[in-house]
Amino acid sequence: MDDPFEIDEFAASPEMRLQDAPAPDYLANLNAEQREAVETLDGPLLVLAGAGTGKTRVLTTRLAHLLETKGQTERLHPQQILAVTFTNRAAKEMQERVAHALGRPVEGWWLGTFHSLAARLLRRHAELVGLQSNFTILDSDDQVRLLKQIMDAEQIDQKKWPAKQLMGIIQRWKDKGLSPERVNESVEFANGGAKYLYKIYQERLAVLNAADFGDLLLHCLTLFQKHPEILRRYQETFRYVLVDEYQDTNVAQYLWLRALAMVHRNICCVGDDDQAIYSWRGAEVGNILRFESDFPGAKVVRLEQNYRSTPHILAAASKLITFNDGRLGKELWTELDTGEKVFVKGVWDGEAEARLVGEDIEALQSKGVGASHMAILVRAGFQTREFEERLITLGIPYRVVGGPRFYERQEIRDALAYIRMVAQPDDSLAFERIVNVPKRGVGKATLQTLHQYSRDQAVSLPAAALDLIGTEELKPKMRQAIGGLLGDFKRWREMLETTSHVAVLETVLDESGYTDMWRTSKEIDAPGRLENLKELVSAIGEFENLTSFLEHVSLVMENEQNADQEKVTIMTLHAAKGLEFDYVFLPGWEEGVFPHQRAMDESGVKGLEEERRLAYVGITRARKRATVSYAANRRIYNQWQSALPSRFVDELPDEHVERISDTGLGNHRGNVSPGAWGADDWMKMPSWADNKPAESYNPYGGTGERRFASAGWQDRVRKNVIDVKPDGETSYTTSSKSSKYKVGDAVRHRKFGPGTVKAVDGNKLEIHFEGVGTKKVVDSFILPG
DNA sequence: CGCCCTACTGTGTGG
DNA sequence: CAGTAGGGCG
Repeated sequence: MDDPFEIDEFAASPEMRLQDAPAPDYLANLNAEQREAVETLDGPLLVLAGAGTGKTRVLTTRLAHLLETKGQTERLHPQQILAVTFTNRAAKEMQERVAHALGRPVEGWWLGTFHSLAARLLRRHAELVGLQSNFTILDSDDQVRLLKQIMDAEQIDQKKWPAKQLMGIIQRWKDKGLSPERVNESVEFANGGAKYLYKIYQERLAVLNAADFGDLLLHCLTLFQKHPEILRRYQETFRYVLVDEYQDTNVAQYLWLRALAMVHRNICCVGDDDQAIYSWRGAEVGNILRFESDFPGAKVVRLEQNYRSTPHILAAASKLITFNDGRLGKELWTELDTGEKVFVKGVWDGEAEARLVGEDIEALQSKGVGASHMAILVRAGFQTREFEERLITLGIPYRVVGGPRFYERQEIRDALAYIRMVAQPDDSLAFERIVNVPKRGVGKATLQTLHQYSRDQAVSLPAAALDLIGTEELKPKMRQAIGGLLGDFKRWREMLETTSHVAVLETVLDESGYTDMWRTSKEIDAPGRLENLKELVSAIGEFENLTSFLEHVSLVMENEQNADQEKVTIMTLHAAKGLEFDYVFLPGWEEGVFPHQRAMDESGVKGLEEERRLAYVGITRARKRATVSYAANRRIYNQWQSALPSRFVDELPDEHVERISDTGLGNHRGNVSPGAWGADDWMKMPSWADNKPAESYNPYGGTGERRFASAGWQDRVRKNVIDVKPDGETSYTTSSKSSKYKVGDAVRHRKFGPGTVKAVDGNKLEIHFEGVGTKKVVDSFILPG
């Protein structure tokens, strides 16, 4: 493999110029020193900014200036920059803006989300943490399915302890940078069950050559810890580190960043403590508060001039957020004209609310406002439905961000499972998904036998299948069906060596009978599914290899609808972070919904304050008008429930708000359902207060020399994911245990009864059973006589 | 083994 | 009201 640290001789084009520096007025209220710091400072820099003050523009400005100034004077190469954003969309936007500012495209730098950057890094060194470079990245569905299988085997009652919820606990441990061993050391409370499952789960992932989202960072941390020389080289490589939305980094991300930034210490973080809305997935506002002690001598720049919202909107949001304690505190100001007050509207029920929003949108459209300038921001995903229905009725085009995705459709997931099996032979979850699709007569009983063997031998499901088809544990029909399928996969893998992956995918879908399955299907949407499959085939062509395509799907892929069309955006408040719209609708401001009951049940005042920050984020998305609304009645599970207006409604200052109520109702206390989770001790989340993995983990070393070899990096940066090595012979991770039985031993089999061992071949035995005859069976299904 | 019918449960935010 | 897990039957 090529040396990942190699960087080509840098050839800067002398005519490179900042064409149109991104919005310089975003830095206008800084003094010359601060401004210079933002643009070119060497050394730690923290930009504290409020909502709508142009945080991200600042990062973009800095990037553009670094590339131009340092690029020429100090031969700073794009590949020596690590820039972390919160979403892939933000990364894309930054890429485009910098390209625009410099008047040329910039490529090769490490720009993306934590997950995508960590995955890129990890692929290069996967062997060192017990994975192969073509490891699968599991989505949350697969994570839960895997845990369910483990719990089935361990005979844990999943009614009492749902796998989904346990998965949440494990993920939060990962967010805190805690591997199974570290959980054992540092989590003191009685949660032995979850700890035990975490350990088994992690062992199983290694067998399957798979990583979940949390692993991408966690394995990096392990790598840095065990291989300081590798960490050192990355520390030397990354001369500048830039981080957006720093208030929402979790412990694992913090450790990752700190480790990488520690040599050059040119780390620039941008954040706003009032917009910390991800503590539920392990984010620590403490990271931003600790910045100055982590990086002594750090320069701090404050941005307080708001360039986005009208004074009324800004004042309403600012007042609301003052109800939180323990803020860093800031005074936002604006030079914009007064504008409209924030509207607060009370309505009778959810339907009336949707109607109201629909009418407002129509009124705006008739005044010539484009639909793309309007957004409906909801607290929870399911709330989008009533608005979608209303907008469909009115014929208003809309798009739901984070809604059902192309890659979540059944036919696409099936096809992806086939690709996964080709790319990574040990992918048990993919194997399980497609082993009987189209129907091959493989049912529960067969699958159970495979599962048992794969657990006992600690091999993947397909490897187990490969072993068992050589024995008589399975019925002849099954042996043929599964054997045929495994043979097909072997052939398809070999085909990759000589054929393009696009052609291979087409072959796979054809020869497996998958396309035929839909072609002959009588379902109404079968033709549409075939269309989708065609789309998938064309999408894969844009990627270097199967692994990079699969990584793109699991980490980057967004629903790319024709963005050029004018559409109203519907999305959750969380997804709206960092965005802005002229007109923003904020429905569902009712106690129990927003603030959400469970946030308060689980985290008390802290939970409430996070909900309030979410409300703050919501209001400050608006440039020209924010419309808050609440309904007095709502139908939940076909049951009518009445609700009180959110306390946040009361906390908005009268002088900046125009209150309109349809009904004057909504003041009788409703029985807002609390949603009873986790009363059981076993399930309780640990208290993290005393748990400080950050302090005890010290992954960074000293400084070192810089050394850069020269080679064609341009070719390499695009394919940062390693090619799949099609290798039918050695591709399965198999266990080569030998049997504890020897010829002549008296043994017993579940199905065949008592018998005598006649021959031994590894863990495969030939046994003569009385009245049954001689059978080939596997060691692990045999009991001593 | 696979299909169909019934009973139950769910919906908090994301990569 | 959905969607699905699990049981029973062909």
